[in-house]
Amino acid sequence: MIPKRSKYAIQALKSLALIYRDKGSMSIKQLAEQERIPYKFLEAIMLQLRNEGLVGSKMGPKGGYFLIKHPDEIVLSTIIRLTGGPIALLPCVSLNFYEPCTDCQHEDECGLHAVMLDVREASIHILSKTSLADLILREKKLLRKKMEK
Amino acid sequence: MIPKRSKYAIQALKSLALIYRDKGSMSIKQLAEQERIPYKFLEAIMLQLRNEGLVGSKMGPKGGYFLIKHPDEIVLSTIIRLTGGPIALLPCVSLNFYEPCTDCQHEDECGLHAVMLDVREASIHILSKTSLADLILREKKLLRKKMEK
DNA sequence: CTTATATCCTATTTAATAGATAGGAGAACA
DNA sequence: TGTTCTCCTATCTATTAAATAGGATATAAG
Repeated sequence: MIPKRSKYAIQALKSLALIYRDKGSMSIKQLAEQERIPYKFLEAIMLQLRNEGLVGSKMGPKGGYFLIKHPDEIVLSTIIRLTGGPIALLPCVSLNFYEPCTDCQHEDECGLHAVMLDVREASIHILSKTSLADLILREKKLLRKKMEK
Repeated sequence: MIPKRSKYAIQALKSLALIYRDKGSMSIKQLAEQERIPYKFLEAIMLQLRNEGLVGSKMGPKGGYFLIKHPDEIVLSTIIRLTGGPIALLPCVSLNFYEPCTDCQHEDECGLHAVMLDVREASIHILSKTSLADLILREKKLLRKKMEK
């Protein structure tokens, strides 16, 4: 499971992506209310995303956060990684949270290791090809399908 | 990430699978030493796997645990599920640890939900087609490849 | 130039849970 | 009859996710 932190980050960034082409910005207050995210928690998350270079910010009234990169260029795997979410199912196959097993000696002889590598690759494949723009597009499609019924 | 509990379970069951055709059994002590798993922790795990019907046990001296089903029939997803390991990356797409999001109202309109469903399906696809027998076979292949070098 | 509205930043609290231990009861083999 | 094992319940501990607190700093607007 990825932490809520990662999920909140994705939600907030998706909101910013929606107003990207208008060069719009949103305050934490707006984002928090719209996405139902605890204000102070979101504040910490946005601050980090800013330090990581994903979003820009403007202080003072009428200030807020805005996307720096194009929504096409920000993929889910990046957001998850930056916000501390592990994608792999075991530490020994994690790119960002790697830890060797205390028990098994040779990773390259471990069948479980091999299988879990496959799982990680499959997951990352999906998450690194899905951008914020894709997410928005997908939601539009879902809504359209629902309306047809 | 799946808990160590799940990983330990897989390791122990793999050891039992290796002696399945000889109708062999192993004590917790043997298993714990061989796989470098804390004794008491493994004890709790094996007890659960027995209650779940994956392994059988015999008390007293010369007793121990043994596989009930054929190593072909026990797949990783089953072991992970029984030992409390979540496979999905979000609670709202988890089969066994499902929890609705507090924030988003309509799951069927959520793009992230849809993507995370894809990820889960990809992971489960691999984990539910990989049996203990596959794990062993894979290790043999890995070892063979390594020896060739 | 003052006020209101933002971000910025550090520190702390809380609650849950993974992981591991403890201790002894009950079964079976020699 | 003692030793070796499973069985079972209870508990401890350390880590960490999640959320909160409080104030410093910047800026737009009247």
